[in-house]
Amino acid sequence: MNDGPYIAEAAALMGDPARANMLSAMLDGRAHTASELAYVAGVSPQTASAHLAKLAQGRMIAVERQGRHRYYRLANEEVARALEALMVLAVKGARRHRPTGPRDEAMRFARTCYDHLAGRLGVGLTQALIEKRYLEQNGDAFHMTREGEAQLAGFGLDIAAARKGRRIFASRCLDWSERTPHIGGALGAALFRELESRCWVTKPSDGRTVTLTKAGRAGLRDWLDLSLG
Amino acid sequence: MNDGPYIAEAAALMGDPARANMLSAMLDGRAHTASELAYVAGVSPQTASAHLAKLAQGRMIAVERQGRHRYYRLANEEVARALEALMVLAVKGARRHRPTGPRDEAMRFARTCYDHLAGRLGVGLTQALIEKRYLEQNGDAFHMTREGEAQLAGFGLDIAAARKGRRIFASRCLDWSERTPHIGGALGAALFRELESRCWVTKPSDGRTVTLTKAGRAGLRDWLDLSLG
DNA sequence: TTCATACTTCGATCATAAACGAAGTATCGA
DNA sequence: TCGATACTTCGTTTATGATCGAAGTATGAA
Repeated sequence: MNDGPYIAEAAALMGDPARANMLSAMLDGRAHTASELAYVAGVSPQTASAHLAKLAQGRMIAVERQGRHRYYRLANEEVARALEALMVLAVKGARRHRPTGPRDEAMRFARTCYDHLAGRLGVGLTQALIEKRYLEQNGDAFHMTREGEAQLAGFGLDIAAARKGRRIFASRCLDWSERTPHIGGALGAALFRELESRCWVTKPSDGRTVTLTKAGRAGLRDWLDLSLG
Repeated sequence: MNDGPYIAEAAALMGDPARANMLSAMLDGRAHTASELAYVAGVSPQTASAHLAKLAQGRMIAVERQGRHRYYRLANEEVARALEALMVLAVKGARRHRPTGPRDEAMRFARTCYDHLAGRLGVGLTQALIEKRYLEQNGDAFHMTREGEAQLAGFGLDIAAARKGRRIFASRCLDWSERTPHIGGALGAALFRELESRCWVTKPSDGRTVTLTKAGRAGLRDWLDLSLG
Protein backbone atom coordinates (compact mmCIF):
# COMPACT_ATOMS: atom_id res chain seq x y z
CA MET A 1 0.00 0.00 0.00
CA ASN A 2 1.25 3.43 -0.88
CA ASP A 3 0.56 5.83 1.96
CA GLY A 4 0.49 8.97 -0.11
CA PRO A 5 -3.14 9.02 -1.23
CA TYR A 6 -4.40 8.29 2.28
CA ILE A 7 -2.25 10.95 3.86
CA ALA A 8 -3.40 13.36 1.16
CA GLU A 9 -7.04 12.58 1.84
CA ALA A 10 -6.72 13.35 5.53
CA ALA A 11 -4.53 16.37 4.94
CA ALA A 12 -6.77 17.81 2.24
CA LEU A 13 -9.69 17.88 4.67
CA MET A 14 -7.64 20.10 6.95
CA GLY A 15 -6.12 22.03 4.07
CA ASP A 16 -8.95 24.44 3.43
CA PRO A 17 -8.88 27.63 5.54
CA ALA A 18 -12.59 27.49 6.32
CA ARG A 19 -12.44 23.87 7.46
CA ALA A 20 -9.26 24.46 9.40
CA ASN A 21 -10.88 27.39 11.20
CA MET A 22 -13.76 25.18 12.20
CA LEU A 23 -11.56 22.33 13.37
CA SER A 24 -9.38 24.74 15.29
CA ALA A 25 -12.47 26.23 17.00
CA MET A 26 -13.56 22.72 17.97
CA LEU A 27 -10.26 22.18 19.76
CA ASP A 28 -11.98 23.91 22.67
CA GLY A 29 -13.75 20.65 23.29
CA ARG A 30 -17.20 22.16 23.07
CA ALA A 31 -20.07 21.26 20.83
CA HIS A 32 -20.72 23.98 18.28
CA THR A 33 -23.71 24.68 16.10
CA ALA A 34 -23.41 24.86 12.35
CA SER A 35 -24.19 28.58 12.48
CA GLU A 36 -21.43 29.24 14.97
CA LEU A 37 -18.97 27.34 12.85
CA ALA A 38 -20.06 29.21 9.75
CA TYR A 39 -19.33 32.40 11.65
CA VAL A 40 -15.86 31.43 12.87
CA ALA A 41 -15.00 30.13 9.42
CA GLY A 42 -16.20 33.33 7.79
CA VAL A 43 -18.39 31.61 5.24
CA SER A 44 -22.09 31.41 4.50
CA PRO A 45 -24.24 28.72 6.14
CA GLN A 46 -24.51 26.89 2.80
CA THR A 47 -20.74 26.74 2.45
CA ALA A 48 -20.35 25.75 6.07
CA SER A 49 -22.88 22.98 5.60
CA ALA A 50 -20.91 21.53 2.70
CA HIS A 51 -17.65 21.69 4.62
CA LEU A 52 -19.15 20.06 7.70
CA ALA A 53 -20.53 17.25 5.56
CA LYS A 54 -17.05 16.61 4.21
CA LEU A 55 -15.47 16.62 7.66
CA ALA A 56 -18.12 14.24 8.93
CA GLN A 57 -17.65 11.92 5.98
CA GLY A 58 -13.92 11.95 6.64
CA ARG A 59 -14.67 11.09 10.28
CA MET A 60 -12.93 14.08 11.72
CA ILE A 61 -16.02 15.40 13.43
CA ALA A 62 -19.11 13.94 15.02
CA VAL A 63 -22.58 15.43 14.78
CA GLU A 64 -25.48 15.31 17.19
CA ARG A 65 -28.94 16.60 16.32
CA GLN A 66 -31.12 18.37 18.82
CA GLY A 67 -34.27 19.71 17.26
CA ARG A 68 -33.32 21.99 14.44
CA HIS A 69 -29.81 22.43 15.81
CA ARG A 70 -26.84 20.40 14.70
CA TYR A 71 -24.01 20.19 17.22
CA TYR A 72 -20.55 19.41 15.94
CA ARG A 73 -17.41 18.41 17.81
CA LEU A 74 -14.07 16.83 17.02
CA ALA A 75 -14.45 13.08 16.57
CA ASN A 76 -11.50 12.03 18.71
CA GLU A 77 -8.18 12.92 20.17
CA GLU A 78 -6.24 11.83 17.11
CA VAL A 79 -7.76 14.69 15.16
CA ALA A 80 -6.57 17.08 17.86
CA ARG A 81 -3.10 15.58 17.69
CA ALA A 82 -2.88 15.91 13.96
CA LEU A 83 -3.97 19.56 14.25
CA GLU A 84 -1.29 20.17 16.88
CA ALA A 85 1.33 18.41 14.70
CA LEU A 86 0.42 20.65 11.79
CA MET A 87 0.52 23.67 14.06
CA VAL A 88 4.09 22.73 15.04
CA LEU A 89 4.95 22.80 11.35
CA ALA A 90 3.07 26.01 10.78
CA VAL A 91 4.95 27.75 13.56
CA LYS A 92 8.27 26.33 12.45
CA GLY A 93 7.67 26.86 8.79
CA ALA A 94 6.80 30.51 9.05
CA ARG A 95 8.94 32.73 6.92
CA ARG A 96 7.28 35.99 7.49
CA HIS A 97 7.13 37.46 10.94
CA ARG A 98 3.92 36.63 12.69
CA PRO A 99 3.43 39.30 15.28
CA THR A 100 2.15 37.82 18.48
CA GLY A 101 -0.55 39.55 20.44
CA PRO A 102 -1.79 39.18 23.96
CA ARG A 103 -4.10 36.40 22.78
CA ASP A 104 -1.14 34.39 21.57
CA GLU A 105 0.48 34.67 24.97
CA ALA A 106 -2.76 33.64 26.62
CA MET A 107 -2.99 30.65 24.27
CA ARG A 108 0.55 29.68 25.14
CA PHE A 109 -0.17 30.00 28.82
CA ALA A 110 -3.31 27.88 29.00
CA ARG A 111 -5.76 26.61 26.43
CA THR A 112 -7.99 23.68 25.80
CA CYS A 113 -6.86 20.87 23.59
CA TYR A 114 -9.95 18.86 22.74
CA ASP A 115 -11.08 18.12 26.30
CA HIS A 116 -7.98 18.67 28.35
CA LEU A 117 -5.57 21.37 29.30
CA ALA A 118 -2.68 22.47 27.09
CA GLY A 119 -0.07 25.20 27.24
CA ARG A 120 2.35 26.07 30.02
CA LEU A 121 -0.31 25.30 32.58
CA GLY A 122 -1.11 21.89 31.09
CA VAL A 123 2.53 20.99 30.76
CA GLY A 124 3.44 22.39 34.18
CA LEU A 125 0.68 20.42 35.81
CA THR A 126 1.84 17.27 34.07
CA GLN A 127 5.45 17.81 35.15
CA ALA A 128 4.40 18.47 38.73
CA LEU A 129 2.42 15.23 38.87
CA ILE A 130 5.47 13.38 37.60
CA GLU A 131 7.79 15.06 40.09
CA LYS A 132 5.44 14.13 42.93
CA ARG A 133 5.52 10.55 41.62
CA TYR A 134 1.79 10.55 41.17
CA LEU A 135 2.36 9.71 37.51
CA GLU A 136 5.03 7.79 35.70
CA GLN A 137 5.71 7.69 32.02
CA ASN A 138 4.96 4.51 30.21
CA GLY A 139 5.07 4.36 26.45
CA ASP A 140 2.72 6.78 24.80
CA ALA A 141 0.78 7.18 27.98
CA PHE A 142 1.17 7.89 31.66
CA HIS A 143 0.82 5.28 34.35
CA MET A 144 -0.72 6.32 37.61
CA THR A 145 1.13 5.25 40.73
CA ARG A 146 -0.62 3.96 43.81
CA GLU A 147 0.07 7.17 45.64
CA GLY A 148 -1.10 9.12 42.66
CA GLU A 149 -4.33 7.21 42.68
CA ALA A 150 -4.90 8.11 46.31
CA GLN A 151 -3.94 11.73 45.77
CA LEU A 152 -6.02 12.29 42.70
CA ALA A 153 -9.01 10.45 44.13
CA GLY A 154 -8.59 12.69 47.17
CA PHE A 155 -8.55 15.63 44.82
CA GLY A 156 -11.99 14.63 43.61
CA LEU A 157 -11.37 12.56 40.51
CA ASP A 158 -13.36 9.44 39.82
CA ILE A 159 -10.39 7.31 38.81
CA ALA A 160 -12.44 4.16 38.29
CA ALA A 161 -14.74 5.96 35.89
CA ALA A 162 -11.78 7.39 34.04
CA ARG A 163 -10.33 3.90 33.62
CA LYS A 164 -13.51 2.57 32.10
CA GLY A 165 -14.17 2.63 28.41
CA ARG A 166 -11.96 2.24 25.40
CA ARG A 167 -10.25 5.56 25.61
CA ILE A 168 -6.61 5.71 26.63
CA PHE A 169 -6.54 6.47 30.32
CA ALA A 170 -3.77 9.05 30.36
CA SER A 171 -2.34 9.70 26.93
CA ARG A 172 0.48 12.07 26.16
CA CYS A 173 -0.41 14.85 23.85
CA LEU A 174 2.38 16.88 22.28
CA ASP A 175 1.90 20.55 22.91
CA TRP A 176 2.64 22.79 19.93
CA SER A 177 3.57 25.73 22.10
CA GLU A 178 5.61 24.01 24.79
CA ARG A 179 7.02 21.24 22.66
CA THR A 180 6.64 18.77 25.48
CA PRO A 181 3.60 16.73 26.38
CA HIS A 182 0.62 17.39 28.53
CA ILE A 183 -1.81 14.80 29.89
CA GLY A 184 -4.63 13.82 27.59
CA GLY A 185 -7.01 10.92 27.63
CA ALA A 186 -9.74 10.24 30.14
CA LEU A 187 -7.58 11.34 33.05
CA GLY A 188 -6.66 14.59 31.36
CA ALA A 189 -10.30 15.31 30.74
CA ALA A 190 -11.32 14.40 34.30
CA LEU A 191 -8.59 16.58 35.75
CA PHE A 192 -9.67 19.51 33.65
CA ARG A 193 -13.29 19.06 34.73
CA GLU A 194 -12.29 19.00 38.39
CA LEU A 195 -10.16 22.14 37.99
CA GLU A 196 -13.15 23.82 36.43
CA SER A 197 -15.57 22.65 39.07
CA ARG A 198 -13.27 24.09 41.76
CA CYS A 199 -13.08 27.32 39.79
CA TRP A 200 -9.32 27.02 39.69
CA VAL A 201 -9.54 27.51 35.92
CA THR A 202 -12.24 29.16 33.86
CA LYS A 203 -13.08 29.03 30.23
CA PRO A 204 -14.29 32.15 28.49
CA SER A 205 -17.68 32.04 26.86
CA ASP A 206 -15.95 31.29 23.59
CA GLY A 207 -12.48 30.50 22.34
CA ARG A 208 -9.83 28.19 23.63
CA THR A 209 -7.83 30.23 26.08
CA VAL A 210 -8.24 29.22 29.69
CA THR A 211 -7.75 31.47 32.70
CA LEU A 212 -6.01 30.38 35.85
CA THR A 213 -7.86 32.04 38.73
CA LYS A 214 -6.35 33.36 41.93
CA ALA A 215 -7.89 30.43 43.74
CA GLY A 216 -6.35 28.14 41.16
CA ARG A 217 -2.92 29.65 41.53
CA ALA A 218 -3.10 29.23 45.31
CA GLY A 219 -4.64 25.80 45.05
CA LEU A 220 -1.98 24.43 42.69
CA ARG A 221 0.75 25.85 44.87
CA ASP A 222 -0.72 24.20 47.95
CA TRP A 223 -1.49 20.90 46.27
CA LEU A 224 1.46 20.40 43.93
CA ASP A 225 3.97 23.11 44.81
CA LEU A 226 3.29 24.37 41.33
CA SER A 227 3.99 28.03 40.63
CA LEU A 228 3.66 29.53 37.23
CA GLY A 229 4.93 32.96 36.29
CA MET B 1 -4.02 34.86 16.09
CA ASN B 2 -6.41 32.47 14.52
CA ASP B 3 -4.73 29.13 13.94
CA GLY B 4 -6.91 28.02 11.07
CA PRO B 5 -5.13 29.63 8.14
CA TYR B 6 -1.73 28.43 9.31
CA ILE B 7 -2.90 24.89 9.87
CA ALA B 8 -4.56 24.98 6.45
CA GLU B 9 -1.35 26.15 4.81
CA ALA B 10 0.67 23.28 6.24
CA ALA B 11 -2.09 20.74 5.62
CA ALA B 12 -2.71 21.88 2.05
CA LEU B 13 0.91 21.18 1.19
CA MET B 14 0.39 17.60 2.25
CA GLY B 15 -3.09 17.44 0.80
CA ASP B 16 -2.19 16.80 -2.80
CA PRO B 17 -1.72 13.12 -3.71
CA ALA B 18 1.44 13.76 -5.70
CA ARG B 19 3.08 15.77 -2.94
CA ALA B 20 1.96 13.30 -0.32
CA ASN B 21 3.50 10.46 -2.32
CA MET B 22 6.77 12.33 -2.45
CA LEU B 23 6.77 13.17 1.24
CA SER B 24 5.88 9.61 2.10
CA ALA B 25 8.75 8.31 -0.04
CA MET B 26 11.09 10.65 1.78
CA LEU B 27 10.12 9.09 5.09
CA ASP B 28 12.77 6.51 4.24
CA GLY B 29 15.33 9.08 5.30
CA ARG B 30 17.18 8.99 2.03
CA ALA B 31 17.94 11.82 -0.32
CA HIS B 32 15.96 11.47 -3.55
CA THR B 33 16.44 13.08 -6.91
CA ALA B 34 13.71 15.09 -8.55
CA SER B 35 13.34 12.44 -11.23
CA GLU B 36 12.87 9.69 -8.67
CA LEU B 37 10.25 11.72 -6.88
CA ALA B 38 8.46 12.47 -10.13
CA TYR B 39 8.35 8.74 -10.69
CA VAL B 40 7.00 7.78 -7.27
CA ALA B 41 4.45 10.58 -7.50
CA GLY B 42 3.38 9.49 -10.96
CA VAL B 43 3.68 12.92 -12.49
CA SER B 44 5.84 14.52 -15.16
CA PRO B 45 9.16 16.12 -14.22
CA GLN B 46 7.65 19.59 -14.82
CA THR B 47 4.82 18.90 -12.43
CA ALA B 48 7.19 17.37 -9.91
CA SER B 49 9.40 20.42 -10.12
CA ALA B 50 6.51 22.70 -9.28
CA HIS B 51 5.44 20.53 -6.36
CA LEU B 52 8.98 20.33 -4.97
CA ALA B 53 9.28 24.10 -5.17
CA LYS B 54 6.13 24.45 -3.11
CA LEU B 55 7.29 21.96 -0.50
CA ALA B 56 10.62 23.70 -0.25
CA GLN B 57 8.97 27.10 0.11
CA GLY B 58 6.79 25.66 2.86
CA ARG B 59 9.95 24.35 4.53
CA MET B 60 8.89 20.74 4.54
CA ILE B 61 11.83 19.58 2.48
CA ALA B 62 15.44 20.57 2.05
CA VAL B 63 17.31 20.53 -1.24
CA GLU B 64 20.95 19.97 -1.98
CA ARG B 65 22.45 20.45 -5.43
CA GLN B 66 25.16 18.20 -6.80
CA GLY B 67 25.98 19.03 -10.39
CA ARG B 68 22.82 18.69 -12.39
CA HIS B 69 21.15 16.59 -9.73
CA ARG B 70 18.88 17.98 -7.05
CA TYR B 71 18.61 15.87 -3.93
CA TYR B 72 15.56 16.28 -1.75
CA ARG B 73 14.88 15.07 1.76
CA LEU B 74 12.44 15.83 4.56
CA ALA B 75 13.43 19.02 6.34
CA ASN B 76 13.07 17.71 9.86
CA GLU B 77 11.47 15.26 12.21
CA GLU B 78 8.39 17.38 12.76
CA VAL B 79 7.38 16.82 9.15
CA ALA B 80 7.69 13.08 9.73
CA ARG B 81 5.57 13.35 12.84
CA ALA B 82 2.85 15.27 11.09
CA LEU B 83 2.80 12.66 8.33
CA GLU B 84 2.52 9.89 10.93
CA ALA B 85 -0.28 11.80 12.72
CA LEU B 86 -2.17 12.11 9.45
CA MET B 87 -1.56 8.44 8.76
CA VAL B 88 -3.14 7.60 12.13
CA LEU B 89 -6.21 9.51 10.98
CA ALA B 90 -6.13 7.94 7.56
CA VAL B 91 -6.09 4.45 9.04
CA LYS B 92 -8.76 5.28 11.59
CA GLY B 93 -10.90 7.22 9.19
CA ALA B 94 -11.11 4.53 6.58
CA ARG B 95 -14.63 3.55 5.73
CA ARG B 96 -13.98 1.20 2.91
CA HIS B 97 -12.00 -1.92 3.51
CA ARG B 98 -8.39 -1.44 2.65
CA PRO B 99 -7.05 -4.87 1.88
CA THR B 100 -3.65 -5.33 3.38
CA GLY B 101 -0.98 -7.09 1.45
CA PRO B 102 2.34 -8.55 2.42
CA ARG B 103 3.93 -5.12 2.01
CA ASP B 104 1.62 -3.70 4.66
CA GLU B 105 2.65 -6.38 7.08
CA ALA B 106 6.29 -5.73 6.29
CA MET B 107 5.71 -2.00 6.86
CA ARG B 108 4.08 -2.74 10.18
CA PHE B 109 6.93 -5.00 11.18
CA ALA B 110 9.82 -2.64 10.45
CA ARG B 111 10.18 0.50 8.44
CA THR B 112 12.13 3.71 8.42
CA CYS B 113 10.65 6.84 9.86
CA TYR B 114 12.79 9.70 8.63
CA ASP B 115 16.13 8.42 9.92
CA HIS B 116 15.19 5.96 12.58
CA LEU B 117 13.40 2.69 12.99
CA ALA B 118 9.62 2.39 13.25
CA GLY B 119 7.15 -0.46 13.39
CA ARG B 120 7.05 -3.42 15.75
CA LEU B 121 10.82 -3.66 15.60
CA GLY B 122 11.31 0.01 16.44
CA VAL B 123 8.80 -0.09 19.24
CA GLY B 124 10.05 -3.45 20.55
CA LEU B 125 13.60 -2.17 20.62
CA THR B 126 12.50 0.92 22.50
CA GLN B 127 10.54 -1.12 25.05
CA ALA B 128 13.46 -3.48 25.58
CA LEU B 129 15.83 -0.57 26.26
CA ILE B 130 13.36 0.75 28.84
CA GLU B 131 12.95 -2.63 30.48
CA LYS B 132 16.71 -2.98 30.75
CA ARG B 133 16.75 0.45 32.36
CA TYR B 134 19.07 1.74 29.68
CA LEU B 135 16.49 4.41 28.91
CA GLU B 136 13.93 6.21 31.01
CA GLN B 137 11.07 8.30 29.86
CA ASN B 138 11.24 11.99 30.44
CA GLY B 139 8.70 14.30 28.90
CA ASP B 140 8.62 14.15 25.15
CA ALA B 141 12.00 12.48 25.09
CA PHE B 142 13.94 9.63 26.58
CA HIS B 143 16.67 10.06 29.14
CA MET B 144 19.63 7.72 28.94
CA THR B 145 20.69 6.16 32.22
CA ARG B 146 24.32 5.77 33.23
CA GLU B 147 24.16 2.07 32.57
CA GLY B 148 22.46 2.72 29.29
CA GLU B 149 25.25 5.03 28.29
CA ALA B 150 27.81 2.30 29.02
CA GLN B 151 25.79 -0.35 27.24
CA LEU B 152 25.04 1.64 24.14
CA ALA B 153 28.58 2.97 23.91
CA GLY B 154 29.71 -0.62 24.25
CA PHE B 155 27.33 -1.47 21.44
CA GLY B 156 29.19 0.96 19.22
CA LEU B 157 27.27 4.20 19.46
CA ASP B 158 29.06 7.51 19.70
CA ILE B 159 26.90 8.92 22.48
CA ALA B 160 28.84 12.15 22.76
CA ALA B 161 28.35 12.85 19.08
CA ALA B 162 24.67 12.08 19.35
CA ARG B 163 24.34 14.57 22.21
CA LYS B 164 25.91 17.37 20.20
CA GLY B 165 23.93 19.71 18.10
CA ARG B 166 20.48 21.21 18.40
CA ARG B 167 18.54 18.10 17.64
CA ILE B 168 16.65 16.39 20.44
CA PHE B 169 18.84 13.58 21.70
CA ALA B 170 16.20 10.85 22.00
CA SER B 171 12.78 12.04 21.02
CA ARG B 172 9.64 9.96 21.14
CA CYS B 173 7.98 9.47 17.85
CA LEU B 174 4.43 8.12 17.76
CA ASP B 175 4.19 5.10 15.54
CA TRP B 176 1.09 4.99 13.34
CA SER B 177 1.07 1.22 13.17
CA GLU B 178 1.90 0.34 16.76
CA ARG B 179 0.25 3.34 18.36
CA THR B 180 3.06 3.61 20.88
CA PRO B 181 6.34 5.46 20.51
CA HIS B 182 9.67 4.48 19.12
CA ILE B 183 12.97 6.28 19.66
CA GLY B 184 13.69 9.16 17.34
CA GLY B 185 16.15 11.98 17.51
CA ALA B 186 19.90 11.74 17.25
CA LEU B 187 20.02 8.56 19.35
CA GLY B 188 17.37 6.88 17.25
CA ALA B 189 19.31 7.70 14.12
CA ALA B 190 22.63 6.51 15.59
CA LEU B 191 21.08 3.26 16.76
CA PHE B 192 19.64 2.61 13.33
CA ARG B 193 23.01 3.30 11.69
CA GLU B 194 24.74 0.88 14.05
CA LEU B 195 22.15 -1.84 13.40
CA GLU B 196 22.73 -1.36 9.71
CA SER B 197 26.49 -1.40 9.99
CA ARG B 198 26.25 -4.70 11.87
CA CYS B 199 23.95 -6.01 9.16
CA TRP B 200 21.35 -6.74 11.79
CA VAL B 201 18.88 -4.81 9.65
CA THR B 202 18.93 -4.07 5.95
CA LYS B 203 17.15 -1.56 3.85
CA PRO B 204 15.99 -2.55 0.39
CA SER B 205 17.32 -0.54 -2.52
CA ASP B 206 14.13 1.49 -2.41
CA GLY B 207 11.11 1.88 -0.22
CA ARG B 208 10.73 2.12 3.52
CA THR B 209 10.42 -1.42 4.73
CA VAL B 210 13.36 -2.72 6.70
CA THR B 211 14.39 -6.35 7.03
CA LEU B 212 15.57 -7.91 10.26
CA THR B 213 18.31 -10.35 9.32
CA LYS B 214 19.02 -13.69 10.97
CA ALA B 215 22.10 -12.14 12.52
CA GLY B 216 19.94 -9.30 13.75
CA ARG B 217 17.41 -11.59 15.29
CA ALA B 218 20.12 -13.46 17.13
CA GLY B 219 21.97 -10.30 18.04
CA LEU B 220 18.93 -8.60 19.57
CA ARG B 221 18.09 -11.73 21.50
CA ASP B 222 21.60 -11.90 22.92
CA TRP B 223 21.92 -8.20 23.64
CA LEU B 224 18.45 -7.22 24.82
CA ASP B 225 16.53 -10.47 25.26
CA LEU B 226 14.36 -9.16 22.49
CA SER B 227 12.38 -11.68 20.48
CA LEU B 228 9.96 -10.68 17.81
CA GLY B 229 7.54 -13.07 16.19
C1' DT C 1 -52.08 27.14 11.93
C1' DT C 2 -48.66 30.39 10.81
C1' DC C 3 -44.34 32.41 10.93
C1' DA C 4 -39.55 32.33 12.24
C1' DT C 5 -35.29 29.90 12.65
C1' DA C 6 -31.70 26.39 11.66
C1' DC C 7 -29.89 24.04 8.30
C1' DT C 8 -29.58 21.57 3.72
C1' DT C 9 -29.76 21.07 -1.28
C1' DC C 10 -29.59 22.77 -5.99
C1' DG C 11 -27.63 25.19 -9.66
C1' DA C 12 -24.53 28.42 -11.44
C1' DT C 13 -20.27 31.12 -11.27
C1' DC C 14 -15.61 31.79 -10.56
C1' DA C 15 -11.03 31.15 -8.95
C1' DT C 16 -7.36 28.19 -8.34
C1' DA C 17 -4.18 24.71 -8.98
C1' DA C 18 -2.50 20.54 -11.30
C1' DA C 19 -1.35 18.91 -15.49
C1' DC C 20 1.97 18.72 -19.50
C1' DG C 21 4.13 20.18 -24.25
C1' DA C 22 7.54 23.12 -25.63
C1' DA C 23 11.46 25.55 -24.78
C1' DG C 24 15.25 27.00 -21.84
C1' DT C 25 19.36 26.48 -18.55
C1' DA C 26 23.04 24.03 -16.26
C1' DT C 27 25.96 20.10 -15.92
C1' DC C 28 28.65 16.31 -17.60
C1' DG C 29 30.64 12.68 -20.58
C1' DA C 30 32.55 11.47 -25.03
C1' DT D 1 32.96 21.18 -28.84
C1' DC D 2 28.82 18.65 -29.04
C1' DG D 3 25.20 15.82 -27.58
C1' DA D 4 22.88 13.80 -23.69
C1' DT D 5 20.84 14.29 -19.22
C1' DA D 6 18.64 16.58 -15.18
C1' DC D 7 15.82 19.88 -14.12
C1' DT D 8 13.28 24.43 -14.51
C1' DT D 9 10.27 27.87 -16.60
C1' DC D 10 6.59 29.39 -19.65
C1' DG D 11 2.18 29.19 -21.47
C1' DT D 12 -2.03 26.90 -22.02
C1' DT D 13 -5.68 23.69 -20.91
C1' DT D 14 -8.59 21.38 -17.89
C1' DA D 15 -10.63 19.78 -13.84
C1' DT D 16 -11.99 20.64 -9.38
C1' DG D 17 -13.81 22.70 -5.54
C1' DA D 18 -15.30 26.82 -2.91
C1' DT D 19 -18.56 30.17 -3.09
C1' DC D 20 -23.41 31.95 -2.56
C1' DG D 21 -28.39 33.15 -4.15
C1' DA D 22 -32.50 30.81 -4.31
C1' DA D 23 -35.36 27.35 -2.82
C1' DG D 24 -36.50 23.50 0.15
C1' DT D 25 -37.06 20.79 4.64
C1' DA D 26 -37.46 20.21 9.55
C1' DT D 27 -38.24 22.11 13.99
C1' DG D 28 -40.25 25.10 17.30
C1' DA D 29 -42.59 29.19 19.29
C1' DA D 30 -46.50 32.16 19.24
